Amino acid sequence: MKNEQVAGALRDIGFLTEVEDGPNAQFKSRAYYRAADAVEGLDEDVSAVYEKGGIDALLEIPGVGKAIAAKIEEHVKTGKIRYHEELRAKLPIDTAQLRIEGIGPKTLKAIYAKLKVTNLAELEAAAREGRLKTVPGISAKKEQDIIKRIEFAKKGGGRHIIGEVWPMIKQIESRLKGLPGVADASVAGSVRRMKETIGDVDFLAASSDPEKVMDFFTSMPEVAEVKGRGSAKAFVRLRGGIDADLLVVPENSWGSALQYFTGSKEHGVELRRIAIAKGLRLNEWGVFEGERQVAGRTEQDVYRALGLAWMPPEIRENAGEIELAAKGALPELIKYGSLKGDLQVHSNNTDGTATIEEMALAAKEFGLGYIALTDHTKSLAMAGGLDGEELLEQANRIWELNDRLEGVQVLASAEVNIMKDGSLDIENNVLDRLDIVGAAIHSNFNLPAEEQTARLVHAAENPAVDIIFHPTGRLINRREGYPVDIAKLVETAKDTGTALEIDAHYNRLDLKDEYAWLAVKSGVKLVIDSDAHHPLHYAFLQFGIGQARRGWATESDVLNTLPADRLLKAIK
DNA sequence: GCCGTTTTCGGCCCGACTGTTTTCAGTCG
Repeated sequence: MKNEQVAGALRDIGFLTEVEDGPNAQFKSRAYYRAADAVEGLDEDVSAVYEKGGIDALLEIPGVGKAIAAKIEEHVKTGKIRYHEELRAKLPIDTAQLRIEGIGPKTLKAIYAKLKVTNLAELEAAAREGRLKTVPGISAKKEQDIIKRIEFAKKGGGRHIIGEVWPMIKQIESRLKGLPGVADASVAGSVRRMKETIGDVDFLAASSDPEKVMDFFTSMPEVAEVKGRGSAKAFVRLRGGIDADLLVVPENSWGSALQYFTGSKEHGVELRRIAIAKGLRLNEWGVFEGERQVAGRTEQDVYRALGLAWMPPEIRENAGEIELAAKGALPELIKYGSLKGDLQVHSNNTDGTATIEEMALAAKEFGLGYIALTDHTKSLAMAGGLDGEELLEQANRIWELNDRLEGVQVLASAEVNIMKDGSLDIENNVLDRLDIVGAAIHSNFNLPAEEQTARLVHAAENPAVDIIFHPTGRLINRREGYPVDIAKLVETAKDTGTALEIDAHYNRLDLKDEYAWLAVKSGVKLVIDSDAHHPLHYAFLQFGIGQARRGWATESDVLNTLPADRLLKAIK
């Protein structure tokens, strides 16, 4: 897809025009940012859009007018935009690298004008040598602050994986809820939207005594540093290096504040536009007609005042949800807790930590009616993978176990290895005797996309394979995942009736949200599995459901919302 | 630079917090 490159160039232009003089510079800049977002969010490749419909088709993209359409055309044809090059000649800074918190375009321009700083290394050197404070508007204190921020950014101050910070966040949330004088409290932001990674954590509380709540918040044991505090907001850095904000509002602003603090930014911007069109004003304190608050107590009230149905946080990305909410045509997303079984579970026969029976009983305890026992197969020697004979022996033991188990059933299954050529490391005559079969790639990650895709397609075409597990192989923040033409895989899954997995382990979340969306849109069935290697791992399922919701999946899109008997009929 | 339930011109999301050039610009979410 060329979309990311085009969007990147447009966003860079947005950044570089933000510092231009003239009364309209900021609006021009904003127009480029908007167009960049729109191009990035396209379902289709922007170059394909152009090839098919020319400039007119580009003009159909919201936020793209004549001038930007011409620049997109230029990028599609030549790979660059002259206007972009001109701006870069004037201010040749590495904008991607110099996105340091607290330093915006204006400051960067001033720094460049005085010190000719163009990248992060030069910025750090200038700060450490004390030259930065010679730039107008930068004090010695700010210079020290910038050094700290660069250090933070360098030691992976990036985004945190949701599952890793979840327990601490939920604990803080629950403490805030229980605080005397607090009517309600909630985590908001990207955590509430169930994004796979979290930049910072936003907490919200409703109270008539904000000072007391902020005192509590800033003195929690998890707080490493208090970064700021006003009359309604406090900013802290938690131990482990994650930033957290707290906003305290009165009860009659709870809904509007929750909406505002949940985001996404783009969703909020669109809502405020709608408010203006209706002669209203929307902010964190409520919906206002003149000075009069007309909504704000609940999120439902806020959306209703704008003529919209309430939207689940997971889909608040301004990606079409607002238009559907205006028509009352939102899909009913799959609910948390609606899974009846888990189709990827490991035992200590390979790399799990508990017996099959222990995993089954833990599943029952968790509220599941069945699990598929999917131990690894022989070519994954590292995990002590099973061969065909061992798999069948295990299957027999599972079926015997089922006679003793009450209220939970174990399906004999396997996580079969997909070999380099797309074949499997277990014969079909063995796999055909199992209840259900998942297949996955665990080797040869660096094949070219075409070969990798062909490999997955071949596996999906195998009649014995019911599910492709963790289809892209990524590990969030650690490994990209192998290159795969996901559209092609989705198409094959559709044609062959193969299900695609959302592996709910928070390190994987694979399929990720946008790929899940593509699968749902194409009518491909999903399954959501914990990939449990321990009885406590069933708790991961909520993160998988979160991704599925972000992909607009309904209950009928996800096979393991069915009871076992119906599931086994529904697979291929 | 974009765009139209007020509009083809004149608007463009909104408020909190920080630091400081002490009245507001810059930045953030």
